[in-house]
Amino acid sequence: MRVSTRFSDSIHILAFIEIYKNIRLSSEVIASSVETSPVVIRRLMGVLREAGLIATKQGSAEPKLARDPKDITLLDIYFATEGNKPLFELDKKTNPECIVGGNIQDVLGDYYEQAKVAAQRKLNDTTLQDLIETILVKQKAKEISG
Amino acid sequence: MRVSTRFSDSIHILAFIEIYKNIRLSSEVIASSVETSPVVIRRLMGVLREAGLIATKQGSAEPKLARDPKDITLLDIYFATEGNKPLFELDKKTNPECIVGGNIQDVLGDYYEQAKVAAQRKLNDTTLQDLIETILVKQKAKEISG
DNA sequence: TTAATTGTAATTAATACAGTTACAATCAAT
DNA sequence: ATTGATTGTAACTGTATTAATTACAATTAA
Repeated sequence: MRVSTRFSDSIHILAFIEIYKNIRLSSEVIASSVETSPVVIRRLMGVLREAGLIATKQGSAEPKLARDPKDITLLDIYFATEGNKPLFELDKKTNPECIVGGNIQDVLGDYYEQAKVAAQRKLNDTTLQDLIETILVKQKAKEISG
Repeated sequence: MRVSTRFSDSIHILAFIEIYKNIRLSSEVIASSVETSPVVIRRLMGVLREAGLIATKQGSAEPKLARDPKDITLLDIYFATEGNKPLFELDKKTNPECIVGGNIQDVLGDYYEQAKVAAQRKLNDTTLQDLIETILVKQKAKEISG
């Protein structure tokens, strides 16, 4: 299928809301930075609101972060948008009568879980604040060299 | 889309070939353990052959591991079947005129890479031999309790 | 020589996703 | 209070990825 950019786009939205907190933040404005449609932005923001990451008000273009950016990690955003789904897919339909088919799902599931948690720990190491500061540094670097 | 089970099925195939190396290993037999069609098995085996993990001979139902199972890790199989693709997808189309849109791809790409490598290191910790031995232990445990 | 098998291409059906359209509910400014 | 802008949400569409299927030439082994 088409690959999901929900996670990346949601991070984008949250960083945008924080960096541009002093201007008017309609879904239209945010959409122009993400380069998608305002409906897609509103849909993602609904998910972020349900996850307790932002606060919005219907009819008013004033979304706000619901928590300090130091207290939001990339893992929080990942769970909000993708849930705790497997990172590597098991084949759930294998022959239970066979030694391999009857045991591989349990065994592989354990290994996959360990790899998933390792990745999630890394995501949990980075806060929205870290990301924003890094973006601002990269921008300054661009401005002096360009 | 439908989720890919190539990685899991390929691991299954390799474990099956090793455990049942003394019987006739047609794609039909392997398919009955994976519960899929022989064509799917042959297609996956073609990929594993190209990656240097198995040796096959056209017309002959005798696939063999090309390396010692101690020298094949889950990561080797992952790279063979999925390649070194991103584990988390960037949105590659963001507004370069915006501070966020113009920098987030680079910054997020770095964080994603770190998380991906963390997961890959875990996959690289497990060999096909480990997997096979764990499957055989689980099977024995089943047999004594059932 | 022949039956079985591999290797591979082409096609199909299912599924997940962003994007789009449409519109009711709500807000903010007057 | 009225009005124009905005959010929230549902329904639908187009696209891309995948396993499964069909078909068949090439190869093997008895």
